[in-house]
Amino acid sequence: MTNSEIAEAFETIATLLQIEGEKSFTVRAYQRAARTIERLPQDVDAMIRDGDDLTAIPGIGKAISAKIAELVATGRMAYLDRLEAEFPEGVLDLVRIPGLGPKTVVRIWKELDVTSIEALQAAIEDGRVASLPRMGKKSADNIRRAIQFARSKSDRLPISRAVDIARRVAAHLESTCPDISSLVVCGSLRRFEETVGDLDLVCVTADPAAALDALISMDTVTQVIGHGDKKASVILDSGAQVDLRVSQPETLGAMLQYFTGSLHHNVRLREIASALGLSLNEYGLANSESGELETFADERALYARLGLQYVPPELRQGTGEIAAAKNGVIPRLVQGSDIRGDLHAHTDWSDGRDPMETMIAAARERGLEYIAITDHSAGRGIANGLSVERLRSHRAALRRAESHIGGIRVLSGTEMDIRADGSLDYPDDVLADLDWVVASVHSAMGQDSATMTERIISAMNNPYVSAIGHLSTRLIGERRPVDADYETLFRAAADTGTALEINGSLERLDLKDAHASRARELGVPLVIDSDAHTAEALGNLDYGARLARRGWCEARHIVNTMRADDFVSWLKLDKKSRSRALSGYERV
DNA sequence: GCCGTTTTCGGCCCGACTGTTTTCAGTCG
Repeated sequence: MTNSEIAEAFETIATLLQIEGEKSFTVRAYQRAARTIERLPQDVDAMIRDGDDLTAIPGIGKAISAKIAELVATGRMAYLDRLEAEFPEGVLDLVRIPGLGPKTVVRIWKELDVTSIEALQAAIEDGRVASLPRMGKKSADNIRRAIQFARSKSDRLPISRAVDIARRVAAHLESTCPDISSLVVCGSLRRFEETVGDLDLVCVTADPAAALDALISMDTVTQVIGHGDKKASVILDSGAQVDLRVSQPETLGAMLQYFTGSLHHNVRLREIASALGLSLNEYGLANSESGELETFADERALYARLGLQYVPPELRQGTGEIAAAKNGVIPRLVQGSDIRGDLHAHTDWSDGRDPMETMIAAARERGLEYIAITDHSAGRGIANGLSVERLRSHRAALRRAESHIGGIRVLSGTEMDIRADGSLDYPDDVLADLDWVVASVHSAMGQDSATMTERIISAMNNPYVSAIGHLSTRLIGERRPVDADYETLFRAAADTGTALEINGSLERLDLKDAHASRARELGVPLVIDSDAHTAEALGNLDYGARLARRGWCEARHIVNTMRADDFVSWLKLDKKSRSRALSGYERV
């Protein structure tokens, strides 16, 4: 049983308890547990088999731990079965309609006998919904629209699309409203979540009405959900919801904190505030007795006032970062500017757009000290992969380009297929001549877990394979990760000294955050790569760094924060000793 | 249901906006 399936069971419990009118704290406890399990790097299933104590996980106590054990052992959970039996099938669908909460669902169920979306639509059309007390025509219309929207809308936005949309909206607001002095994208995008529910923007402006008007009058707006003095919410033709909140300069710090979240992070923070006799809201800290407000123009000052170390947005996941901040043990996380070399980039020799000279020059312009050009191997026929002969010419061309361009070290590399049977696309004697070998899975992604795990480990066992590229091969929102025993893969990577890539392409972000974190714990050498197919995409290194930050990675965990000389000398080590040698180099 | 450098019991975050109301309940984030 997967973590997602277990998480879904608890999410369902939380929803049903909400409809039942259970205390909000109980509901939240189940929601929190669901979220925690969903994001756990290890399989709960396996942890139980290993006899691990699940109550050691924050947010999981005796009751929920026992329910997980029952679910994993029997495939069922008596509590959930009993709960589901109390409600007609279909109410779960109703409560998922935005704007329709548990209270309203219970009313339309009990008073109108509506227990499905179809019945709800009928009740809206014949006016029964509008005739309920405290409901009216507008409420009914809103529900009708929400149903239509829920049908047309795919789930959350993949981060690649969210980044693009946020950039457009920000550009529109800033060009339309000269009074905007600062505009920050907050919410899950600022935390760098891999998918984004909606876009939360905060701006400082002398003319709030103009900023909010600018948002709702964008030509891509299809619906205005809300429009007040302080905030506005719209839905764009892309299906994305955008919320804009205006702030005064002196409250910006509290606003940014508030709208960056996550929910659980903010709840924990307010608890800490309340223990200090303070009440935290988006304007600042209010004295609980006098009501006097203390404002913060700067986020860091707010955390400091609460006795906490600053928590970088990427860590605000409600998974232990507050305890770390309290103890002052949040490390200096890696950042994009720490990366001194890119170890995965393509040129027009295979499926890249730009010539190698362009890529190398662009890397130098970005301040990189070294770059490995890793065009595809022959197995990627579709990507114009290099035969052994072309690879030889490729190497020679790289040498020429390196000396011609100057100021940057160029490593001759490859991104080589790991074939379905675990064999590699180039023979060892060819690989031995290369500086850097990335091995990746590009085919037969549907293999079962045992086959895939063995396949990747056999690549790691090759002494010339420097790194595994985009380990899971997922494409966010498009392609599922391959089935594999990731824990075993991480241990094998550490044992063999094979680096694992954090691929910074927004479509991939692979390793994902929890995997980066676990690999780091196990001492796996990690590299952050752009996987650039164009010169601009070298900027993916910054995205890779932000993903690594979500996994609590510091510069010392990332191989390509080494200086060029150090990196080359590390590469000369016997592969098996590379993991241990990681800490012996200066960084940053 | 979870949790404890205030607690093993008694807490557990707070405000904007909407719609239907003349003072507020429901939903959302």
